[in-house]
Amino acid sequence: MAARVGIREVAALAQVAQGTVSHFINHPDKVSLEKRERIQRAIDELGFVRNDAASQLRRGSSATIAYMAPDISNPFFATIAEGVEQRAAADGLSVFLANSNRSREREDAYLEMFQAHRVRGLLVASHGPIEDRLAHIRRLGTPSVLVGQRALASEQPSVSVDDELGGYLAARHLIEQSARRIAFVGGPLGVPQVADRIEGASRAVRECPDATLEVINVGTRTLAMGREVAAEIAKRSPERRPEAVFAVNDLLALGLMHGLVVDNGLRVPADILLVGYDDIEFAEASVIPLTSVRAPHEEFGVAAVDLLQAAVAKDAESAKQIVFQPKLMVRTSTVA
Amino acid sequence: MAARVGIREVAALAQVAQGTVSHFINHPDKVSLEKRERIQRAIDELGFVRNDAASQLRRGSSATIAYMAPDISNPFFATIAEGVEQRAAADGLSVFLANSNRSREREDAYLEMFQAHRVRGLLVASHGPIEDRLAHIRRLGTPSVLVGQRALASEQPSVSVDDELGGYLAARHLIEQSARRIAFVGGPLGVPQVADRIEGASRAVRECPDATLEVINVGTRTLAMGREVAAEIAKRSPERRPEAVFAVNDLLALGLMHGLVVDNGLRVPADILLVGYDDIEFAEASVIPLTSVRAPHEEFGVAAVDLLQAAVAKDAESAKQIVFQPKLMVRTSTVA
DNA sequence: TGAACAGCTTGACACGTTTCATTGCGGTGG
DNA sequence: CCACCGCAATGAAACGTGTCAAGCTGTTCA
Repeated sequence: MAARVGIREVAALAQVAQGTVSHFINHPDKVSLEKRERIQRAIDELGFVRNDAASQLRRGSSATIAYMAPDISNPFFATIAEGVEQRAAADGLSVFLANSNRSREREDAYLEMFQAHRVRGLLVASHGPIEDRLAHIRRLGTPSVLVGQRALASEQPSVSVDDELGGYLAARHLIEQSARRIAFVGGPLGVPQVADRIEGASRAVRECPDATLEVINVGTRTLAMGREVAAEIAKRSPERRPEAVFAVNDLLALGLMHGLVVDNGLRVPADILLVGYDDIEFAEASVIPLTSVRAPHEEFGVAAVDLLQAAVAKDAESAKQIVFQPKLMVRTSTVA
Repeated sequence: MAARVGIREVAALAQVAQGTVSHFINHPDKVSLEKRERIQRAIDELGFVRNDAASQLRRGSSATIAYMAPDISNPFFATIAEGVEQRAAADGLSVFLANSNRSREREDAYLEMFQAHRVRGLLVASHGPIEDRLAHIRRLGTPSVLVGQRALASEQPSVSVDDELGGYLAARHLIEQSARRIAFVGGPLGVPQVADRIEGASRAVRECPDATLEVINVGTRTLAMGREVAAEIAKRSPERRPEAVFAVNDLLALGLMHGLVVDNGLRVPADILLVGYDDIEFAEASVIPLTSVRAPHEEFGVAAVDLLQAAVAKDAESAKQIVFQPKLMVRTSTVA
């Protein structure tokens, strides 16, 4: 309401210099008790709230970092966001959360905006290649941590999971459960995470002479898409139908499960084994608990923030790439 | 990297006045083609990114709104966030997403921060009473829209669902399915949304003389809590066990389902009927599809942004309170 | 031919804060 | 009694941009 109230209005009302008010806000211990009280009273009375823009302009940097995810409604990314936020809060940082909605355009817009905001640094989860853009931004002065895929450039910090190993574990497990016709559902193949998981699954399949891996390429990785693919699979004759399905993430896997069991009357795991990836909370909570490759989401966020802090501090010195080891959580969906 | 580059460095390199560069950025049509090219080249060469702080300081307001949710990893809020973001993007606004993690402390910190940022307005989803704080902030010049609960004050815009009706629909449906001992699982009772749903359920129960409503009060509304409550319910002797459970949200409901069916070998709906609330995507996608009270999440975000825009424009004139009508989505979990 | 005019361009100032050199003041030690 | 010191407080400069009144150039109209 009322004409915008700034530090000088407060100073006038409290009968002190504006410099003193600024001190009160930023270094309260440097101000005498008497003036502290006067200033506090003036602030309350005027409803003063410091103008971040001016503050930031003057001091040159902001106590904010950004976390951009491709799809915040995927619990996998939401969980990471929570970890990021908690760690950042502990370090006195605020988090600018952004949802690129898998759109490259939106990604670019947000990246631009974060730079303009002069954030301390960026945490970026993305499908698709983004490293060169991050490199460019880093050269301009904003460090970043790539989340979810391992950086190729050694100067680029990243936090990721060994997706090749994850794919291997999943496929080997299916083979051990005596599945031979295995299908991988996921895509697009250009996404590094997807390619790595297929790579790992292929390795497991190669180890078993009579096992085969069919790749069913899909554009999106959602519940709805899982149902679609399930319908297609269910239509096949039993001998052409895969004995086991490895989905590139849990959303797809849960969609597949629903499609197979509810829409098409097949049984999991009796008719088809099913493995997911990410181990989101809903995987375990499913009525048919879903076997899934677990990445430690919670630690992801923490590690990413720490890495970013290091990058900010050491100024592009030893950029580290943390690679977590995935773990297979075996549950009902693959235990016949 | 390099010394921070501002509008004047660009101007120097392009051999124009800084005012012209500013024009180029904000009103490109006012600048001659020749200089436009020179300036663009200089910007590219220097890697100039405009300083948002300075810009915002000068123009006085920012093209940013904020959306704060209590729990971003609940798909209900994540979906709303997506709607908000898309609508905001269409209006040329950026969204500051924040996750208060159900902590009042964090809520306050974020609200303070948003004010300091001079955001256009706030979209606030919260459990617990927050209206007086919003009123205070509104008086200081930042409008807001309450999301998910209906505002009491007529000056406070809000977007919500008729929770009393939702509760009524859920309970009446259970009664129609010939359940008599009904349990409501949710809490805390101080949360308006929770209280309203109980209120509605009570009304339905009162309409049927031999129906009873037991309230099982829980502090959190998560999958894990649902499993806990399920264990407790399963332990009871069959005649003391509720015939139907109405959970205050889908997370709880899905946790209950898992707990009852997987952990304790009961059957849904054969042994116990189960209704949830919010109709998140996972409700329908469950292997036993969950009956749920549907609130139109997608429209929520859109409506909230529109309302906020109106509040910004008309300056506290006719604040509207939109109340959506809930719809019961009947699925397997209540059809014996 | 001169004046009015339109379209670009210019440079200075203002935005609200932080910072820094400086001043004022009371106390302490020589 | 003087010199010195530390602590508070002060006021002005600076951060990088947007805006605005004024200047400049070339064009149109009377």
